[in-house]
Amino acid sequence: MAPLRQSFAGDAIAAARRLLGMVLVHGAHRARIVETEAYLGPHDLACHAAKGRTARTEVMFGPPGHAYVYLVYGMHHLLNVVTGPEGYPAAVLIRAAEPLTPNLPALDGPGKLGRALGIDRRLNAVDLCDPGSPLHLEPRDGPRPRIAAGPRIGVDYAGAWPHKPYRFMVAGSPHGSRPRLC
DNA sequence: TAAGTGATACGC
DNA sequence: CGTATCACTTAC
Repeated sequence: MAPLRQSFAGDAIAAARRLLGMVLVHGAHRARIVETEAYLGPHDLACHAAKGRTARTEVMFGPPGHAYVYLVYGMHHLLNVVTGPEGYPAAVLIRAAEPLTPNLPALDGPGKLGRALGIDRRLNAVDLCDPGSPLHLEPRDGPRPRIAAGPRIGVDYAGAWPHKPYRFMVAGSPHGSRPRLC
């Protein structure tokens, strides 16, 4: 398996950490990922896959390294990277990124990132490991960033799960999302 | 602190 | 069918 896809073939926590520092490319837009959240699988009550295999969650059951894009609150498109072995539904939410191209506003929240980069559900299921995809990832070029962890955001409905430290950030980055709980 | 927005999942 | 809920953001 190609090295980039291999980064996502393990569990969502490992993938969430490896995604930090990678560059997200959509057309002319480029942004460096600085904050991610892991959604571990069917047993994770905060993970959409806990609801079972549905039309929406179908892509999470597919191969790793593909996009899972969905609409929340009727207006925000959120981008996730499918992780885990094929058939095991898990994903990593991209929460914030550092703008690398001119004319990009702050990408300090998953909804703002989706809107600024022009991401919507038409990109659901695209292969993020294929440089030919309109939306794809580039491997991290620099050194491995120092990583900070904290609780996930916006999933208080999921019992004890929200308190687990499955949210990962590039330590000290000024480009993270607003609820800065660390 | 609350509204906005529409897909989704689930109950009937 | 109806309707409750939502991995968020922005304006009061």
